[in-house]
Amino acid sequence: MLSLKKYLTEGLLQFTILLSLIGVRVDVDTYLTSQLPPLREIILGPSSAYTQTQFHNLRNTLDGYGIHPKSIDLDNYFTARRLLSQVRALDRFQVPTTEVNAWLVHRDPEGSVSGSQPSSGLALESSSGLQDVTGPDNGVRESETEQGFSEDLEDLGAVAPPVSGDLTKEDIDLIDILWRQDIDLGAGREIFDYSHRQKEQDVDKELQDGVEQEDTWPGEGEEVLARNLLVDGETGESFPAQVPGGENQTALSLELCLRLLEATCPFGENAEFPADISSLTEAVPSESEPPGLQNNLLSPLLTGTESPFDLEQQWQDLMSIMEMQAMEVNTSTNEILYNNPPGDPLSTNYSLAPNTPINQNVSLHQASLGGCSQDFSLFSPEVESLPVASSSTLLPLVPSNSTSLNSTFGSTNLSGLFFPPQLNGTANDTAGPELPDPLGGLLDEAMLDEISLMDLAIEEGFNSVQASQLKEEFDSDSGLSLDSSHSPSSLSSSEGSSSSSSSSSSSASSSASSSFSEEGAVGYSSDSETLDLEEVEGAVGYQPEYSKFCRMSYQDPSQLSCLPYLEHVGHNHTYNMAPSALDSDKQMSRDEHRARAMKIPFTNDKIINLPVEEFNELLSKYQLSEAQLSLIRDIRRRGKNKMAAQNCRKRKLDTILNLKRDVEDLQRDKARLLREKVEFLRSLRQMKQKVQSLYQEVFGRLRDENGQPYSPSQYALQYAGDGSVLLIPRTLADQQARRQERKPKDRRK
DNA sequence: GGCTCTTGTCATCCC
DNA sequence: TCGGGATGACAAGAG
Repeated sequence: MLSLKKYLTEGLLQFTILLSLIGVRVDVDTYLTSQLPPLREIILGPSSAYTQTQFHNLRNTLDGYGIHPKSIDLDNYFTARRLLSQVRALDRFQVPTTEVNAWLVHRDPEGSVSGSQPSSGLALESSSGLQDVTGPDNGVRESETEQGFSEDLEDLGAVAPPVSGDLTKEDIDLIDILWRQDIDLGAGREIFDYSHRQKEQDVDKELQDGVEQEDTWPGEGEEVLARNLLVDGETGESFPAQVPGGENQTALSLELCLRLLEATCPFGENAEFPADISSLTEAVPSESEPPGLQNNLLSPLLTGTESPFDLEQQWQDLMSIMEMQAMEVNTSTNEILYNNPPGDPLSTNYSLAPNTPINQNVSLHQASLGGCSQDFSLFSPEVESLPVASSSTLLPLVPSNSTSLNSTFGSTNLSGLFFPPQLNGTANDTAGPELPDPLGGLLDEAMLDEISLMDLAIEEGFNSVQASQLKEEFDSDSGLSLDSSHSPSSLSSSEGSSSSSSSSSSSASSSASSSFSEEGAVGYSSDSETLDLEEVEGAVGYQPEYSKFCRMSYQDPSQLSCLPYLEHVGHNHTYNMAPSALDSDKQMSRDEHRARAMKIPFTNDKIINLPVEEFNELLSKYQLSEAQLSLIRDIRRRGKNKMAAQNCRKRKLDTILNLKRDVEDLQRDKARLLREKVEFLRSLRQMKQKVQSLYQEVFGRLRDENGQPYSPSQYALQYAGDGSVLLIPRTLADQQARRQERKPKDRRK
């Protein structure tokens, strides 16, 4: 098996060399996506997949690559790596991951470079590793034994568990081959050799030792090796660049290709070598180049393949959300106002280049350039969990209504991040000086007007919340300052009676009141059952307890006679007397006492409520003295005046409530009109912007007979009534403009 | 005892 | 002119 693979490897190696020489790209990683882990992972060997995932350190472990090919948790690892790549995409521009890559794999043939730790799990101390790579004098220390190395691993918690016994023989063979190849490149077997390696690999190890003596670079000092670490941009593997002579460089490239082909058995027809790999030979720096430069050269190979796309994808998601919400006008105005060529949407909208329109906003500039670790991280969680979280988070940025614009945009810089200055209402009004306005003072009036409206709205306390509260209060009829529930009449009844009270009460001799007067009550209104009850109460002066009972049981004045005590009251015509206290003179009114004292032969109820004709007829039936007649007339007058006073008070109460309701209605109308005005002003401003941009575009395209553009100071475009546009001298345009201004003034006069 | 609210009453106006 | 409704003002009672 080993010999077969070796044979295939050599053949494939030669074939790969030929392909690379003729410039054919061989993207070996594409063949590994479905079944095998990425090539880098295969080559890099064991990783933190065996260990507890430490995402804060995965950043330093070759983009998270480095999982052992025999990891039984590859799915989890890939998931974690995908999420990690999304997170890392947020600050991709600041993290030179290739430095870490160079530090992880390479190892001195004698294993003397302690920093060159074999697994990605060793990158847990990557912070120092980063410095070691860039610093030529660092990272080299006394060699350690494997035992000590393993102890370090254990201390770091990054030691992979013993290789489980469920590994197949093919897996082991593959790993051994890879080990050998790493040894060929200068990475000793001890890089991957955990003390728990299976015993059955001892033979292979001996073989490998033999190869190691032949193929490893001669030890020329750890320092030199450290200076010449070269990172494979595709695999992330590092290997010494210090190869004497160009032949060694070629050999180095061949070794790399060998490892690539080892993992790339299926060779496609359209296979092509990645440019970064094929150019590795050229990318091998000379000894005079500092290591940092190497990293700079190679880092784009790693960062440019995946993470920028991810970041662009994040921006696409963000912008798509914004477009769905409110950005229809945004795109047009962006292109017009900033003369942005309609090109690649990525470069137009999502790029972080400072010249793009979105970066003309100060907030975005700060977020994208000045503070990847600060401002940008503010919404990184949203980006990570797109699109749901981002949409929910960004929703407040959308002006749901005009009143919320001010607070929303004024409180966060994110508004400036996603809204162009033209639409970013108040926030950009205050941030004007930093951004030159291409339209000049075109919108000053509208903007000032809007600001004044906003201030007015704030001063008068109109906002959506208050309006809704007012609406709730009004709709529920519970927002009355007066406790109508304790009033003898409910609000509804009082409202309903407000219009009819005058007619009913004014026509005291009407049929309604007269018919009911027989029962001893004259109503404030006869068309409401509650008021009917009220009439009874008012007429007979019931006590509150009695009124409550009547309110529950009594619904029709005609039923009053059905109640024995009410019947008694009706016939008794007592005034302000409760049925339960009929025996007591304490509950009788003064007029009742007077009537009794004067021996009036009929009840006060009849005295009060009988129509004047019947009342006169009644009086004529009895021979009454002048004192009695005077008392009867006073009782009738006071009784009627009493009910009139009650009606009057009810009407007064109704009037107050109606006025209160009217005020609320007017306040709502005013708030609504205010919002509409703000909307109209915003629409007008956008229209002006469009017109202005079109004007400039048309004017800028005009050329005179000499092909020269017209001077804006000398010429102007005039819109004719028929829709045509004329080029006229500026002086003439100014004159016409003045005439237009005079016309409204004359009309006002 | 003072305050508030309710209710009754008076005076007045008006229809 | 009278009856009666409307209403402001006042007073008494209750809480």
